[in-house]
Amino acid sequence: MSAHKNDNFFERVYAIARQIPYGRATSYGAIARAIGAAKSARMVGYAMNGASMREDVPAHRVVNRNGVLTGKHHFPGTKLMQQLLESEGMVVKDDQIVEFKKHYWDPVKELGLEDI
DNA sequence: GGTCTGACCGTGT
DNA sequence: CACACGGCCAGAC
Repeated sequence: MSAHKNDNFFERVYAIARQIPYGRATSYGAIARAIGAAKSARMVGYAMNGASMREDVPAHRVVNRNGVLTGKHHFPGTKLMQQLLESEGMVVKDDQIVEFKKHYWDPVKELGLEDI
Protein backbone atom coordinates (compact mmCIF):
# COMPACT_ATOMS: atom_id res chain seq x y z
CA MET A 1 0.00 0.00 0.00
CA SER A 2 0.97 3.57 0.39
CA ALA A 3 1.34 3.77 -3.33
CA HIS A 4 2.44 7.29 -4.02
CA LYS A 5 2.46 8.99 -7.38
CA ASN A 6 6.13 8.27 -8.01
CA ASP A 7 7.20 5.17 -6.25
CA ASN A 8 10.01 4.63 -8.68
CA PHE A 9 11.14 8.04 -9.73
CA PHE A 10 14.46 6.68 -10.85
CA GLU A 11 12.94 3.71 -12.65
CA ARG A 12 10.61 6.03 -14.54
CA VAL A 13 13.52 8.13 -15.62
CA TYR A 14 15.37 5.06 -16.82
CA ALA A 15 12.28 3.78 -18.60
CA ILE A 16 12.11 6.96 -20.68
CA ALA A 17 15.85 7.22 -21.23
CA ARG A 18 15.96 3.65 -22.51
CA GLN A 19 13.66 4.65 -25.34
CA ILE A 20 15.85 7.41 -26.72
CA PRO A 21 16.57 6.30 -30.29
CA TYR A 22 20.05 5.88 -31.69
CA GLY A 23 21.40 9.14 -33.07
CA ARG A 24 19.02 11.30 -31.05
CA ALA A 25 19.25 13.21 -27.78
CA THR A 26 16.87 14.68 -25.26
CA SER A 27 17.03 16.93 -22.23
CA TYR A 28 16.65 16.42 -18.50
CA GLY A 29 13.62 18.67 -18.41
CA ALA A 30 11.95 16.76 -21.22
CA ILE A 31 12.30 13.50 -19.31
CA ALA A 32 11.04 15.20 -16.18
CA ARG A 33 7.92 16.26 -18.02
CA ALA A 34 7.46 12.80 -19.47
CA ILE A 35 7.19 11.32 -16.01
CA GLY A 36 4.91 14.07 -14.76
CA ALA A 37 7.49 15.93 -12.73
CA ALA A 38 8.21 18.96 -14.86
CA LYS A 39 9.96 20.83 -12.10
CA SER A 40 12.18 17.98 -11.08
CA ALA A 41 14.67 18.19 -13.89
CA ARG A 42 17.41 18.26 -11.31
CA MET A 43 16.44 14.87 -9.99
CA VAL A 44 16.57 13.49 -13.51
CA GLY A 45 20.20 14.48 -13.66
CA TYR A 46 20.73 12.98 -10.26
CA ALA A 47 19.07 9.78 -11.41
CA MET A 48 21.29 9.60 -14.48
CA ASN A 49 24.24 9.62 -12.16
CA GLY A 50 23.20 6.19 -10.96
CA ALA A 51 22.45 5.09 -14.50
CA SER A 52 26.08 5.24 -15.54
CA MET A 53 26.55 1.67 -14.48
CA ARG A 54 23.56 0.55 -16.50
CA GLU A 55 24.33 -0.35 -20.09
CA ASP A 56 20.68 -0.31 -21.03
CA VAL A 57 20.38 3.39 -20.18
CA PRO A 58 22.03 5.65 -22.78
CA ALA A 59 22.93 8.44 -20.38
CA HIS A 60 25.11 10.10 -23.01
CA ARG A 61 21.99 10.94 -25.01
CA VAL A 62 20.71 13.18 -22.22
CA VAL A 63 21.94 16.75 -22.17
CA ASN A 64 20.59 20.03 -20.89
CA ARG A 65 18.07 22.15 -22.74
CA ASN A 66 20.79 23.99 -24.63
CA GLY A 67 22.32 20.79 -25.90
CA VAL A 68 25.33 21.21 -23.65
CA LEU A 69 27.06 18.11 -22.32
CA THR A 70 26.79 19.18 -18.72
CA GLY A 71 27.24 15.65 -17.43
CA LYS A 72 30.36 14.72 -19.35
CA HIS A 73 32.51 14.84 -16.23
CA HIS A 74 30.57 11.97 -14.77
CA PHE A 75 31.67 9.62 -17.51
CA PRO A 76 34.88 7.66 -17.27
CA GLY A 77 37.25 9.72 -19.35
CA THR A 78 36.76 13.33 -20.24
CA LYS A 79 35.59 12.94 -23.80
CA LEU A 80 33.73 9.65 -23.67
CA MET A 81 30.31 11.28 -23.73
CA GLN A 82 31.27 13.38 -26.73
CA GLN A 83 32.75 10.40 -28.50
CA LEU A 84 29.63 8.33 -27.94
CA LEU A 85 27.44 11.07 -29.40
CA GLU A 86 29.72 11.58 -32.36
CA SER A 87 29.80 7.85 -32.98
CA GLU A 88 26.05 8.10 -33.47
CA GLY A 89 26.36 10.77 -36.12
CA MET A 90 25.99 13.88 -34.00
CA VAL A 91 28.47 16.72 -34.06
CA VAL A 92 29.75 18.12 -30.78
CA LYS A 93 31.57 21.39 -30.67
CA ASP A 94 32.65 23.22 -27.56
CA ASP A 95 30.82 20.70 -25.35
CA GLN A 96 27.60 21.36 -27.19
CA ILE A 97 25.61 19.35 -29.73
CA VAL A 98 25.59 21.21 -33.03
CA GLU A 99 22.06 21.72 -34.33
CA PHE A 100 20.63 20.19 -31.20
CA LYS A 101 17.09 20.83 -32.35
CA LYS A 102 17.70 18.67 -35.36
CA HIS A 103 18.52 15.66 -33.21
CA TYR A 104 16.22 16.55 -30.34
CA TRP A 105 13.88 13.79 -29.26
CA ASP A 106 10.98 14.86 -27.09
CA PRO A 107 9.63 11.88 -25.11
CA VAL A 108 6.38 13.67 -24.34
CA LYS A 109 5.69 14.23 -28.00
CA GLU A 110 7.15 11.03 -29.40
CA LEU A 111 5.54 8.75 -26.86
CA GLY A 112 2.23 10.59 -26.93
CA LEU A 113 2.21 11.46 -23.26
CA GLU A 114 0.63 14.87 -23.76
CA ASP A 115 -2.93 13.65 -23.56
CA ILE A 116 -2.45 11.52 -20.47
C1' DG B 1 17.46 14.54 11.90
C1' DG B 2 18.76 19.27 10.14
C1' DT B 3 21.59 21.02 6.45
C1' DC B 4 23.81 21.00 2.05
C1' DT B 5 24.39 19.71 -2.54
C1' DG B 6 23.27 18.66 -7.31
C1' DA B 7 24.39 15.73 -14.97
C1' DC B 8 18.21 21.49 -14.44
C1' DC B 9 14.59 24.85 -15.82
C1' DG B 10 11.59 28.82 -15.91
C1' DT B 11 10.82 33.34 -14.64
C1' DG B 12 11.85 37.92 -12.96
C1' DT B 13 14.61 42.33 -12.96
C1' DC C 1 21.29 40.31 -22.58
C1' DA C 2 23.39 38.87 -17.92
C1' DC C 3 22.49 37.61 -13.49
C1' DA C 4 19.78 36.03 -9.39
C1' DC C 5 16.39 33.19 -7.32
C1' DG C 6 12.95 29.67 -6.30
C1' DG C 7 11.30 25.05 -6.95
C1' DC C 8 11.61 20.10 -6.68
C1' DC C 9 13.39 15.95 -4.02
C1' DA C 10 16.65 12.19 -3.11
C1' DG C 11 21.23 11.04 -0.81
C1' DA C 12 25.42 12.20 1.88
C1' DC C 13 27.24 13.85 6.14
